[in-house]
Order: sequence, then C-alpha cells, then structure tokens
Amino acid sequence: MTKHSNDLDTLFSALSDPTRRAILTRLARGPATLSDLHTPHDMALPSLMAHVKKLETAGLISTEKQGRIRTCRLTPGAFTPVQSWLEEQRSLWTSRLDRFDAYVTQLAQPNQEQTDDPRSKD
Amino acid sequence: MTKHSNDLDTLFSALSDPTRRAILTRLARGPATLSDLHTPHDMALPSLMAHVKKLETAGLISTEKQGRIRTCRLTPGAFTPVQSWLEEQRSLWTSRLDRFDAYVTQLAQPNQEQTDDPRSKD
DNA sequence: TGAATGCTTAGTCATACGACTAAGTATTCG
DNA sequence: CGAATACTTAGTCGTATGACTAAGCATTCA
Repeated sequence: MTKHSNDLDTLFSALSDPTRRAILTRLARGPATLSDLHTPHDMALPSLMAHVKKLETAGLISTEKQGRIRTCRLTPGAFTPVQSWLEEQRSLWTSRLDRFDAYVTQLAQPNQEQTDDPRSKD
Repeated sequence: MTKHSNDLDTLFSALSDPTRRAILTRLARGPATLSDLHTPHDMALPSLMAHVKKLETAGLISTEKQGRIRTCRLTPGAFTPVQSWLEEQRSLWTSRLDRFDAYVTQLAQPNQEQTDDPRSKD
C-alpha cells in the first residue's frame, strides 16, 4: 500500500516539490521527452524519472513510449480536485464570515431577538 | 535547515495530509482549541500537535495561548500563493492552446504563409 | 494547597522520500 | 553487425515524516 490513499493527498504531495512543479510548468508549454525534461535539471536521470513517475501516479501527466523515446504531456483538468477543495474551503470561510456579520448586526440592534453566537456552532 | 525552502513547497506539503486538511476545514468554521481539534481524531495529542505546528509553519493558521489554552485560527488569504500558482499554470496552458489553435487554423488555409509548429518551441 | 486540566517536550521507532551509482534492455544509426 | 542513444531497473544511503509512550510544566479549580 502506498502512503497516500486519497486523490488530494497524492496531488498535493506531487505538487510539493519544486522539480516536479518545474516539470509541470515545462509541460504546460507542450509535450516533451524524458531527456528534454532532464536537461535543465542538475540531477541524475533516474532521479528525474522518479519525479516524472510521481506526477504520472498523481494523474497530473501521462506518458507514452514510441521506440526508445518516452513522451510526456500534461493531463487536461488534472488540477480540478485541488481547485475544488480550495473553493470549498473558501466557501466555508465566507459563510462563517456571513454568520459572524449577521451576529454583529443583531448585537447592534438589541430590539430584536438574538440567537447564539454562530461562531460556537459545531 | 528544513526540507522545504520554498513557500509553495511548505504549503503544498502541509496540504498533502488528510488530518491537516480536516483541521483546516474545522477552522474554516471558527477558531478552536487544541483539545477541540484533537477530539475528532483517533490519534495521540502530541501527534495532532505536530500537525498543527506544521500548519502554523506553513502560515496556514496562527495560534495564541491564553492561560493553559491554545486557540488556533485560520490565516486569512493563506491559500493565495497556491491559487496564484494554479492560475499561472492555467494561463501557460491556455496560451499554448491558443498558439496551437492558430497553427491549425493556418494549416487549414494553405494560401497563407506558415510558421513552425508552436508546440516545438522551447 | 493539592489535584485536575491542557498543553509541551523528549525520546523511540517504522516507513517514505529523494538522491546516487552501476548495470541492464531495447531502439536506431552508420 | 556493432555502437550510440534513451530509457529502465536494482540496490544503497541519509534524512524527513508521522506515529507512539512517558514524563514534565504551567494554569485553574475545589
């Protein structure tokens, strides 16, 4: 069993390395072979290969071998789960702010009934 | 020296663990003490503490101690570098698609001069 | 004051990660 | 065919991560 069971685990983990992010940035401009990807990095080829494999496992890129050459390309829409998670967090955060705002507004108008501080809700 | 020198390294790495993402989700609803954060997780308190510390190091949360109680809260805008990076990638990708589109359009109109396939550019 | 509470530190351990070298395999070129 | 090319596999090594237990240290409450 690998360490990361979850999609997001694997994605965020794959993105947490600068070499891998550089590879993605390169591939955003177009497909490339392993050697192409290797050239700018001061690192042995097997080490770079391991990064490429991690990106592929995370579903961020796909690779295809023709003859002795392996070509790598970005997977369209691979960032979607990441962006969705971020969006969900943002949504939770703003709805909290809304509730807090309503609470403060209510405090400022003591004529009306008050509910509990919404911040303490589970 | 820690392993992650870069902001993005630390951020993505902090986000790559489900316990830590759960903590963030909890804090999106409002501040909480360490014990609060601990309760739902079947894990020793020091282990949870380590996660909280990692989130704090990444700048995703801040903590403050009053008496014997440590309160944790989300750092507003902490996701910005992550979202900017994603946005930059998207931008590279779409500009590549635009260039490719222009190339295809040109192929379909052989009357006009053709440039090289933009995909092969460095 | 003495005990309970809430966190903190210290130390251990297993596994994962990321780099390397060396050697192997499969294409392609001369 | 034989050599160069482009990856691939295997094996090693040091460090990082993430979990645990046990013990320590303030604060607060009775």
